[in-house]
Amino acid sequence: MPRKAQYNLDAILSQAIDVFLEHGYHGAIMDEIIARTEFNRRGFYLEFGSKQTFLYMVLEHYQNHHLSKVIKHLESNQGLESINQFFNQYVEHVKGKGCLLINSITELGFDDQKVREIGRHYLDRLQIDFIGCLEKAMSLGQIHTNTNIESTALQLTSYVQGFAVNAVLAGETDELQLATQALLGPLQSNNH
Amino acid sequence: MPRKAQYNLDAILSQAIDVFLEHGYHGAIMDEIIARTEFNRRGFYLEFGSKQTFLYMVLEHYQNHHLSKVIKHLESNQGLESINQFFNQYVEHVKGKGCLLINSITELGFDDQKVREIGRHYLDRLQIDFIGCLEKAMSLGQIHTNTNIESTALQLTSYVQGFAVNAVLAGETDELQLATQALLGPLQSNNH
DNA sequence: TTTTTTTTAGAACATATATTCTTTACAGGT
DNA sequence: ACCTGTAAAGAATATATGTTCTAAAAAAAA
Repeated sequence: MPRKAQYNLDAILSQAIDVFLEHGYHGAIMDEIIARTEFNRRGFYLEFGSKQTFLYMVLEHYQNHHLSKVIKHLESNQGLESINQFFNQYVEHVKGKGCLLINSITELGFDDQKVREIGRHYLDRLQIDFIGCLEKAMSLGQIHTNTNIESTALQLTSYVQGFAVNAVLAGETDELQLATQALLGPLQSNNH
Repeated sequence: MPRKAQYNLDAILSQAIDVFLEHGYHGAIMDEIIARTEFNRRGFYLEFGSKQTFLYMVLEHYQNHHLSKVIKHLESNQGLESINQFFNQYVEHVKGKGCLLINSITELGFDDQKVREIGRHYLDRLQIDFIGCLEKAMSLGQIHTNTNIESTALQLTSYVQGFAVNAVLAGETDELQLATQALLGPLQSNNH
């Protein structure tokens, strides 16, 4: 009977994330992808067909296994506390690396419709999750009743992207952590 | 006497911006850069030496001749009105294209120190200009005296990056314009 | 007009890179 | 222990791409 594949698909997809984060899509060459994943060329093309479809799989995996862990805070629906936890973990997640989704949007969004779709979906999800948290926060009296929830959610979504870009530049995490507090502090109703 | 060069350097740098915006740095191939600029290969390498140093020149040009026109609103120091004008023009500037600086940071920031420097410089400038506007706005009584200027400037800087990313995805400009109003409205003191 | 010098246009080159192919090694059933 | 079929490693291939080179054209001065 045939030998069984030794590689673990999830592990490979996770390893590839770092390669794409470091060099971008076009900058990440197959030689490095192969070398830094527990993979071999033949298996790669049997499994994925091309570098492009591989990227799509990596992006899906990135959302489902990495970003989800961070976003789940927003979906636990504990109001303002959830938002705080999300940002703390997000800063940790992107520090020194950035966000693969944001990077893919800015590098490939113009040419690659699929990347555009994935990106739109991700930003929509963020926006909706923030709205959920803010509604909960309002019902808990954590934020002013006259807060415009939709536009606040939009602000928060923008922060997330701002962090993703800044994280590439800022080696230090402190700066981003301070920024988080500066951004979220004013939301709380006792600050008004 | 020798013939004079026919190409206009500024025009070429401006034309190249679009190519890099559409395909990113590695995705923009020399053939297209040559074809879409009033240029020829020999002149290109005589003038710039390499694609990489060409990018640096394009980034400088992008800042000095394109972004500056938008940022100058912030440097005219009219308080809140300047911020409004800036965002309106910025949205117009990035719509459907994104921002070359942000794109370069996310694609090349990890590998290219010079791009990192240029990016940091740009974000610092934004932050400082916002602080200037906010201080003026406070002295004019346009915003609450207990507004934390530094953290508000940080928020605005984040918005800018959020817009740059969104602009790649959003074909419509309306969405971004509405977002601007949603973001800036709450700043005004009469909304508190 | 002729000469001179440089630009243009694009062919040529060398390297890089995605993809395919070949060979060797190995797991598992008989 | 011996096949057998698949995986692993990496050589080979074809194409893409950044850079250089060549020959023709064109502008300016004599």
